[in-house]
Amino acid sequence: MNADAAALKKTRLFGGINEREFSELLAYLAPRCAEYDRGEYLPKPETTRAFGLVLSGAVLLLRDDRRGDRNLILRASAGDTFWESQAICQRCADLDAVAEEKARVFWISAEKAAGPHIAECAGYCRFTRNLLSAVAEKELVLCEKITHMGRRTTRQKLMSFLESQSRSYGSRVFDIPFSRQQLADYLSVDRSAMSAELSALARDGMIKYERSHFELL
Amino acid sequence: MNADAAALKKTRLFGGINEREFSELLAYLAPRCAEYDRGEYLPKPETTRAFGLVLSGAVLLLRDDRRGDRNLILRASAGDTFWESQAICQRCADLDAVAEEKARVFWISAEKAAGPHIAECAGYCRFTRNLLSAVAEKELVLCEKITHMGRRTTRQKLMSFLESQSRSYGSRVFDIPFSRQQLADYLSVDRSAMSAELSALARDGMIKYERSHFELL
DNA sequence: AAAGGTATGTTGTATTTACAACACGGGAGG
DNA sequence: CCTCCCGTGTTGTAAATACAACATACCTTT
Repeated sequence: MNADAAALKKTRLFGGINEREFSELLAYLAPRCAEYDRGEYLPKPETTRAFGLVLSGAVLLLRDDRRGDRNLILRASAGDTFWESQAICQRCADLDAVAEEKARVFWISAEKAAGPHIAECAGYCRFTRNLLSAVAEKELVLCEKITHMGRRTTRQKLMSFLESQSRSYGSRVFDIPFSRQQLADYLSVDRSAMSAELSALARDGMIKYERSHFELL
Repeated sequence: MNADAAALKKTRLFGGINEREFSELLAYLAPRCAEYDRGEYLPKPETTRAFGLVLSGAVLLLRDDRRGDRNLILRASAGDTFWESQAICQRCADLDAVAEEKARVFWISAEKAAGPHIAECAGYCRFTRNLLSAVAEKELVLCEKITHMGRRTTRQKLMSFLESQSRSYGSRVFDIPFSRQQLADYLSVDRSAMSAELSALARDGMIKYERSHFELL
């Protein structure tokens, strides 16, 4: 638990909170910890409205449809929360969470974290702001995905994504955090068609790439 | 201002807050009010990080690309907030806001609403939770849009949207809140192609519709 | 009632995509 | 070293879409 607590303290959710407040918050929230193997679907909290906080590893939020097409919504890496909006609104968004690699997850009750009684804890004020900031940040991430998905052609979707990556890295050379299949799922296009379009973009002198390493020309 | 205050009190953001707390909050937040005509683009707050709260009318959040294609993200109706995530994160999502009809908007400083000093107001605790809940709710709305957009064909996108509308109305008969062009922009497809697909759905006995009135068969 | 504007439906064609099947190469493990 | 597996690139074809142009219905205004 000591290693967990240390990891917990470094997350954005618990940022700017001192030792005493941290202990008090932790005692109140009493999160339970669980570990999941690569590829494992995380159990959806039924009765208790809980959200996840990734301590280590990574969790993919996605939605599979009946035909086998997968829509990759976002990746929650160490320090990120997930399922928090469903938990806070008590309304199901029906997103699946899958461990991308071996992942350690803290489950935090939304009733506690976003309920009125949290106010009885020291440091709750900063904690609540952190939570708000995390949810807001996630909304921006979703908006970005929507921007890419909203483009009409695969080429436009790819360029929108690549330019966005380039911007966030502050360089025209960068690595993307997705495999080809993941990127295709993220942009909601066919993988092989996307691969072909990547080739076409390189042939047209728009980009250079090898594996996950890209350069905008 | 009296009418505005009354409208303000009815919004979700100020729900569950009593008269005295309301006055104190309002005095602290000191929102400024503005009115916009149908079709008017709302000015983006540059220096002051502010978000909008719609008092009356409706505001469309969208993104136009160079080619003239419009991506309709969501509609903020009376009582809804918008641009709050950008304001909270102090990071621009570059979404445009357009008055769908004559709209009255309160501009609230995010530094005040989500900053530490809000804690000096009575009722801030409930207010903060309301704000958190509003942002979380919006994330779910975006997830829903992503679900529809993520489907591969126009037919699937339409059915995903219509089934979602049917669920939220609790009936297989319902009205949709979009014009054809708006719906096409929302689903990121071509309007005329979408119209054709609606006809095909009706021909195939999947749906009946007239104007905005739909029935799932 | 007439007229003009807007929203919606229709159709044909060029473009783009999905889909399927396969080729290729690198890495892991025996 | 060999083999298997997985990720990636390629290609051809059928299907779906965007696009443009036009037809029709509806609403508003005069």
